[in-house]
Amino acid sequence: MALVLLSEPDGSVRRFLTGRLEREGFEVALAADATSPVLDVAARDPDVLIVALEQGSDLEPLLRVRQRSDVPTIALLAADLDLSEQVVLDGGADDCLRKPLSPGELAARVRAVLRRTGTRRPATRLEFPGLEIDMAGRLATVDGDVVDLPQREFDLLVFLASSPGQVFTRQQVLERVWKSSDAWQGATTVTEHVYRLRRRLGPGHGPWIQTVRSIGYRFTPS
Amino acid sequence: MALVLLSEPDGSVRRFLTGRLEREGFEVALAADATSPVLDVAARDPDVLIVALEQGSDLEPLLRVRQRSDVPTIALLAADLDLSEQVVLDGGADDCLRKPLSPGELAARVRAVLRRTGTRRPATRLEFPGLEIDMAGRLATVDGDVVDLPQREFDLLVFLASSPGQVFTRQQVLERVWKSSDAWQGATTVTEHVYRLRRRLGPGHGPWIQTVRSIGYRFTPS
DNA sequence: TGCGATGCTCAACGACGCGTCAACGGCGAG
DNA sequence: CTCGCCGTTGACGCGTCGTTGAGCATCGCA
Repeated sequence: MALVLLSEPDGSVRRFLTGRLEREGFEVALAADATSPVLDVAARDPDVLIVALEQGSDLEPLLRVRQRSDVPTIALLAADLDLSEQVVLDGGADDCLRKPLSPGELAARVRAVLRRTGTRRPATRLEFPGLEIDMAGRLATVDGDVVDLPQREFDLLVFLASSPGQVFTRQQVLERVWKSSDAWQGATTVTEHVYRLRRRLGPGHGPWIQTVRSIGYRFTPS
Repeated sequence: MALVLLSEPDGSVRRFLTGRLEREGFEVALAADATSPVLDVAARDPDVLIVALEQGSDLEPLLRVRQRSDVPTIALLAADLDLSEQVVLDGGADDCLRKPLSPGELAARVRAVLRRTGTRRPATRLEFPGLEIDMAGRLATVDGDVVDLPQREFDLLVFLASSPGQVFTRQQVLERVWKSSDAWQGATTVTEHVYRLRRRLGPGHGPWIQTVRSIGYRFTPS
């Protein structure tokens, strides 16, 4: 179940929201320091952060969290807070509610945020005309035929196919697929793997992986 | 530039929102049938859908959209709509606002949703009537036909198209595209590349690159 | 109208990058 | 223990791109 980190200084509101969220099936953790939840985010790694913005506070806690992680964040705006919803949202919040709160709506907004970020994280399947990639099963199917790829080639395909149309240099590929920050690996390694990957995918309906000369490679759906 | 599909039956509200959203930098498309935007979603493939729920309507349009695509959706709730925010959100909406609307907040919520879902459309994109330049994909499309350009020609095009109407001398082009501080390169090299670039772009709707005699070159949108 | 300068077009050459093949080492399976 | 697959690297050939120079067309000016 999803973990919600709640940063709310007012004790009664905190208990009120905690009870409701737990009854809706969330696991709730409380931020130790309500004014600066950034440390708690790092420590507990929640799925969503709810942070209350009090009268007089600024966007600083929000910005701090945004800088150091990309935990989806819902802001609770005090009734007399002089920041507008627009400002808070543009400050990095994924959603915000003005107090007084409807706890049911808050829970629904948590679910809505989780639906987006949660279904994105296990982007477990990529589909293109003539090519499907099952990241959970680590296998690809070309025109219905299953081809199982070695790890490196599969990772390479997933990386390229995750951003269709994007051109990546060999260095970028090395950093993100090989995870070798300093290119101890030769860049020609990438060339070779692309070669093998292309051969294994076969000359099916399109050279999905195109080379951009003196730059790198690009995946295109068709 | 993100594409927003707006489904709002009331004409005045529609104009009001369209104007504001366009002023905020969004491209706005209007749903042909305000009660059932599902067909428009399939046809136009927007980055975000804004759908108005009127008094008496149910969640049906929302559910239909959710079933057939995963376009992020923001619902606008009529003031007298008897559905709660909670119900609408749990019905699949990513966000919702109760009328009367704050157009600035709506725009901010669109940005917030796009921030989460829309890493797919790179901002590195130049668009002109009949000519689009995808800097991330390193390819240009002329009247819908993709032309992939060699390294130098693409860089040259991007450089010129980044400052439409500006005239650049060949020296300036050499310094900024070729990165050769002291022009070891001959200036005629630029001439040649402009020639090839023009030829590759074809005689499409306009000589985008014009020569300014005894000065240099200039890019104009049309 | 003629002359000079500037830019366009074409051809050719050199260099670089990529595809391809081959070989080697490591690791796990049989 | 041995065999085979996978990951990695080096070498080589070919295609493409970048660059330059020369000839021709065009423009501006007298």
